[in-house]
Amino acid sequence: MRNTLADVVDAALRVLDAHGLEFCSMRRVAAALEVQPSALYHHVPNKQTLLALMADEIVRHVSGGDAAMLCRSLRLAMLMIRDGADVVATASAFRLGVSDVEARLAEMVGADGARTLLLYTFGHAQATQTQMQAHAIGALPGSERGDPAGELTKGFDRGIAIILAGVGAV
Amino acid sequence: MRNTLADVVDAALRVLDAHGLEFCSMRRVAAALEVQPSALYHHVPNKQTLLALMADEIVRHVSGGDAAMLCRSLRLAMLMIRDGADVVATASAFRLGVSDVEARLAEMVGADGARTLLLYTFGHAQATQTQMQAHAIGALPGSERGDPAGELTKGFDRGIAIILAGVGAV
DNA sequence: ACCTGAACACCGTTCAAGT
DNA sequence: ACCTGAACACCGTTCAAGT
Repeated sequence: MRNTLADVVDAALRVLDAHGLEFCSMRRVAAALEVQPSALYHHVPNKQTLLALMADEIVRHVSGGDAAMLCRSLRLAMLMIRDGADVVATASAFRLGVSDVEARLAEMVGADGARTLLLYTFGHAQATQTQMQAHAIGALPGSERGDPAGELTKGFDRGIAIILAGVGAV
Repeated sequence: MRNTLADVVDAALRVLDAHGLEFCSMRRVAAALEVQPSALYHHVPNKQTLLALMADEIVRHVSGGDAAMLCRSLRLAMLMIRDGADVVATASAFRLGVSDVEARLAEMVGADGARTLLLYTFGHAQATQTQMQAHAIGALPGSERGDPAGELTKGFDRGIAIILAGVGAV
C-alpha cells in the first residue's frame, strides 16, 4: 500500500494552499504525491468528489459554545487555507460536514436563523478571501492602508450581531 | 467591424446559460461567434475580465424601492442565468455594479446592514443554484417532492426579514 | 490494491500575419 | 480594427497493463 485516500486529500489541500483553486489540478496533486495523474482515480472517482472531501476536511474541527462563536470558528476554518471559502461553499450542497454546523446552529437560533447565519458566513468569507487576494496583488483603488484582515473580522462580527438581534426580535 | 465587445459579452452569457460555468470556455464563446479563439483577445485581455463584464451585465437592471425589494431583485437577476450567482460573487470584489447596489442599500439600512444583506443574498443565491442543479440531476436524499424553488424563495425572504429586524434593533 | 504509460478530447493565451 | 492559423504549455479522464 503506497498511498491512501487521506494522503490524496492532504496533498490536495497542500496544493490548494500553495497555488490556489485555479491551479489545484489533478495533475499537480499527483505530482505532489510523486505519482501519475491516473493513479488518483484509484482513490477518487473524479475531481468534484476530491473537492468535496477537501471541504469536509477544512470544516472538520469547527466548534463553538454559542452561535456567534460557531460562525466565527467556521469563518476562520475557511480563511485558514487559500480559497477555502470557495471550496466549502461550492461543495456544501452535498457534503454535510457543513449541515452538521447548521444543525447545531438550528438548536440555538431556529432553522431560519441558522440558515441566515450560515449563508452570511459563506458570503462574507468568500468576499474576505477575494479582497485579501486583491490586496496582495495591490489592486485596490484608494485603500492602500495596511492589512485589512482586522477590519474585515470586525465587520463580520457586526453582521453576526445584527442577525442575532433579528432572531431575538423575531 | 465584425464583432463588438458587447457581442462577445452577450455570446458568453448565452454559452454560460446553455452549458454552465464549467463549460463556458473562451473556445466555446469563440465558436458561438463563429470566430477563432484568438479573436476574443482583441476585445478582452483575458477570461477573468470577460467574467467580470458578464457579472456587470447580470446585475445591470437590479432595482427596488426598499431594501428587501432590492435584495430580491438582485437574487432574481443572479438566478435568471445558470451559475449567475457564482459569476457575480466571484467578480464582485473588483467590478462595482454590485457596489452600486450596496451603496443604495447603505442609504436605507447603514453600511453594516447593507453588507450583511448583500453577503447573505450572495450566499443564499449560490446555495439555491447548487441545490437546484442537484435537484435537476436527481441527487437529493429524501427530498423528491416537487420543485423546491418556491420554498427556497420563502426561506430567503425570512432571512431578509431577520436581518432587517436586527438592523432595527441595532 | 495501487500504480504506470499512453492516449483522447479538451483548455487559456501568444504571436505573427492577413484584410 | 478585427480576424486567422499555428503553436505552447497545460487540463480531466479512461483504459489496458503491470506488481
